[in-house]
Amino acid sequence: MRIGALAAATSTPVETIRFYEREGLIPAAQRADNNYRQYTPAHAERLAFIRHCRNLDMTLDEVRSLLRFKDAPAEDCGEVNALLDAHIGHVAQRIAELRTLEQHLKTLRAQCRTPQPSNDCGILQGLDAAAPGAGKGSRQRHIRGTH
Amino acid sequence: MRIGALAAATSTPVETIRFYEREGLIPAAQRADNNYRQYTPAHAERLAFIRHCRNLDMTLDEVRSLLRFKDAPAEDCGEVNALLDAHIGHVAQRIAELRTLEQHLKTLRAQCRTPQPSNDCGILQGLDAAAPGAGKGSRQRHIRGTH
DNA sequence: GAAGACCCTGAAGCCGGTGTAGAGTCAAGC
DNA sequence: GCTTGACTCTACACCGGCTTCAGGGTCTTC
Repeated sequence: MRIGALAAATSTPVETIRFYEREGLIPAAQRADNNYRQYTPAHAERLAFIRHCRNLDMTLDEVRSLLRFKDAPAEDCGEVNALLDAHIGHVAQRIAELRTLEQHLKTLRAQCRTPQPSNDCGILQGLDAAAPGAGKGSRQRHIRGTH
Repeated sequence: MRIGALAAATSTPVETIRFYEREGLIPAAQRADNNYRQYTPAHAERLAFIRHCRNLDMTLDEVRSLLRFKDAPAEDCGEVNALLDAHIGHVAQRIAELRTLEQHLKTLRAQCRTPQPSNDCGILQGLDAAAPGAGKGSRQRHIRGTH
């Protein structure tokens, strides 16, 4: 199976497949005489696994860890459980942060009911003053994804 | 006031201030004889405004829009209200996505109660199969921040 | 044999910064 | 006057996780 077929089978852009190969997440495919990559069902399975992990918002490093356990079927999976617990924790924390953020935004929004000259806009004035309680959490970088 | 003092006054890394200047978010500072940037309280105010926006997880493009209204005090602020409403919508949507994600992760986590050989681990098996209902939403890119 | 779909490599671009290298400048202590 | 250390300058590479682009080669179909 060629790269386009694998892409269609796993709903993954072709470029992303090549990217995963470069990153070592999937083994380099064998090449046909014309230098086209040739994939097996094993590749499709592995790629599907990776995509499922990504759908669950895991980082590629987390995926790499899980793949190591898939590749060592005899090893104890305690670390897998721990990784998932940690990931669930990240997601929960991010939800909490976003809820706080939502509250701040709604408070700010209430400062301006109807359109008026910008100079008098309560929202712009509110942004001049410090946001109430914002930055309380010990985050160093700005909130982004779950990581 | 020099860049270090401005950085301390606004809890902003020095490199970030220079980055904002390159990006046109703050006007280029005047230079002293030694080529050091010289800032005024007006700069500090503007930078504080930007930082408050970033604390509320706005993109730099959103901040740029808001700054345009600050710079045109006579203009009607209706767009400011709309921008904030849209942003609140993004945040709410992201929260909803993350809650769904959290449920999927917890379901997956329940597949493996106690450590065992990886081969039998219900989590790794669950990741082989399609995640239940994941990818339902019409997101093209992977979930990241609120944008 | 020509058109269009597919494949290849390598490099740059996206966001919002962060970090580094290598150099200049300044204030304080000896 | 000289050294030390803190501060500043520019220009550039790097982060994740792709995405896009340029400039080709190959395959299938008419």
